[in-house]
Amino acid sequence: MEYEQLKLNNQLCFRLYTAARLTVGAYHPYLDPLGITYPQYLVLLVLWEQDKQPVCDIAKWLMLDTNTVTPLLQRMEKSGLLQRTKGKTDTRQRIVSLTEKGSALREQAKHIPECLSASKD
Amino acid sequence: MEYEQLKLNNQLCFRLYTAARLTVGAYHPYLDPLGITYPQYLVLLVLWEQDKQPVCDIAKWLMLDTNTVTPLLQRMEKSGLLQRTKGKTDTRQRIVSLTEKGSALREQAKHIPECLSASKD
DNA sequence: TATTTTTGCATCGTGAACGATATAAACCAG
DNA sequence: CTGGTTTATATCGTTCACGATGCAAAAATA
Repeated sequence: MEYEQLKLNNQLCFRLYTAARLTVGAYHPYLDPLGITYPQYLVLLVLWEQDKQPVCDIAKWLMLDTNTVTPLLQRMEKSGLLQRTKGKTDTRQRIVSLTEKGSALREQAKHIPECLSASKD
Repeated sequence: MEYEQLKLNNQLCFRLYTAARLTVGAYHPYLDPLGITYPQYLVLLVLWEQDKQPVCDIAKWLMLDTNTVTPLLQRMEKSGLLQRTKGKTDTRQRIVSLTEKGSALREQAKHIPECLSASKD
């Protein structure tokens, strides 16, 4: 009884942590064919809504730090989804813009949300 | 309107993913002094409830696979929190048991849940 | 203008997650 | 008992998440 609050399933955080992992996992069947990971999908969501943003803005949307986002963008650049160009007004910034390939994925991704909300079990 | 469902904040999964990250992050001030990470804390929760379990049982509790749990346990063994001994009835199994150090942490961790539920902002 | 501070991005190291694969022990069907 | 299958664990490679640190450009302040 003294340690009741230390039981695993009494912990909201564990449930949250597990739910998030499993939910992200549920995207796999839809993201694998597109050749992207879930965090990469999130970056695309941001850029599809508004293209040509500096790294810090993308990080703000995703609530991540640049030390997570920078390597993520580098991998996406390597796989041809986006480009990172030096900012003109502020040369410290790197402006991230979608390539043709990155833009085109939007059409294929369009139905993913409803697929997931429809998936039972 | 056509792509409304692709907006970041319309996506439950993103909110879940972010909430989980931030919530895990909220444990840092309490786990850092104990020298453990959040997943390691989860392993301890399991072992504090029931000591001496095979790897697969711990994995089941945490809803993780052994390829995640094994390295986690190896790191915890290296830092002296637990031991992994060969199973006697089934020699494939590795029975995980707490060390003195691992058991002792329970007392220090006892107040973490209420600390977190009390933390504002 | 010169100096300090802040900001934007990058790099490094560590610890997770997880798919794929490997290996040995246990189990099971013939 | 034998051969095929399942089970328990481990290893490897890749991608994240994130603390710490570095650096150069911009902004603020003296």
